[in-house]
Amino acid sequence: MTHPHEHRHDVPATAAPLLRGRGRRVTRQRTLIWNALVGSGDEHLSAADVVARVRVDLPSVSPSTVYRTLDLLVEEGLVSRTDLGTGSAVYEPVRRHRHHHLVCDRCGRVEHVHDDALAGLASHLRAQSGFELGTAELTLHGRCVDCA
Amino acid sequence: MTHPHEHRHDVPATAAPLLRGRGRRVTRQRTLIWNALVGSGDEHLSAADVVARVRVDLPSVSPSTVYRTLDLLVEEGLVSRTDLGTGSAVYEPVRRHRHHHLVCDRCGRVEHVHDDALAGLASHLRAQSGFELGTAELTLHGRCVDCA
DNA sequence: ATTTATGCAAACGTTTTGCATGTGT
DNA sequence: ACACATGCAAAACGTTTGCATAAAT
Repeated sequence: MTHPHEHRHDVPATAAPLLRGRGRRVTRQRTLIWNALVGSGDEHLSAADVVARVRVDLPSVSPSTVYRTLDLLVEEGLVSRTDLGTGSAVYEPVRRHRHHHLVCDRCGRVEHVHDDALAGLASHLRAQSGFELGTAELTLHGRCVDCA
Repeated sequence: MTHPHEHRHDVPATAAPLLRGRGRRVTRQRTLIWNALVGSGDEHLSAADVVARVRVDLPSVSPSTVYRTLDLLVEEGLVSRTDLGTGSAVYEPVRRHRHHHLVCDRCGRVEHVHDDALAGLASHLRAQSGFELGTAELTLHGRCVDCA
């Protein structure tokens, strides 16, 4: 599923324009945190991962800054926070194409699946109980091809 | 969805026979913890909730005992642990009919949906990427009828 | 008698917070 | 200059663990 050569045209190039002009300030920390997320390819970074990556360029960065910035980016809709059941939340830049996560409970591999896969389920729920499935990313557990 | 008068025939009456005979011991604590879960109707109890309920009868019970017992019951397949995104895991006795959770992000209401609702999704995933959807309970976020 | 379970207290990992200082605008 | 962001340290949170004691088999 992961294809390192593909263009990341799916992701905003920079968060600056989106942060600026809402009373938000563009700091070195925030830029580095955003870059860490965007530069992660398809990996899912925990807050600790982000701290580690940012510290390469800015060793003094504090975890609380990272947590606060991640919260901020999530609130602004630029980043998604997902609980993959690993004990710590993981973050990734929001993509144009909404997707969900398939976690292999045996090897830990995480695949993406397009949101369209849920269309049937969503209408089933709507029809059955009136429940309107939200936009939050889903985590589905099971076995990947290799482990099944 | 919740119907207080319905028989809870869906749930094992007692855990004792299932625990005994595996080197497991039936203690007052374990019985009370099991009763708390079964007596909760359709509510989802956190570990702290269970502690509170057990303490009515046995004030000296310790959280670690509750955590250990819940782990045990989960391992034995008698109880399910679910992360509803509330910060703490919730537990409920395993029912004959597997189900999943619909969490309303506005009012917090939790509905159940039968596992059959996922059949379509499961085969879609199997066909598309070979991913075999597991048996773990799912948590779907969205809006309930009243809040949609 | 033996082995497992309990309670307590302390430790854990992740995340949040208060507050004085620093920095973008 | 001002408001907002940062770093630090401490605390909060749910959960787990070590160990001596207690209880079930």
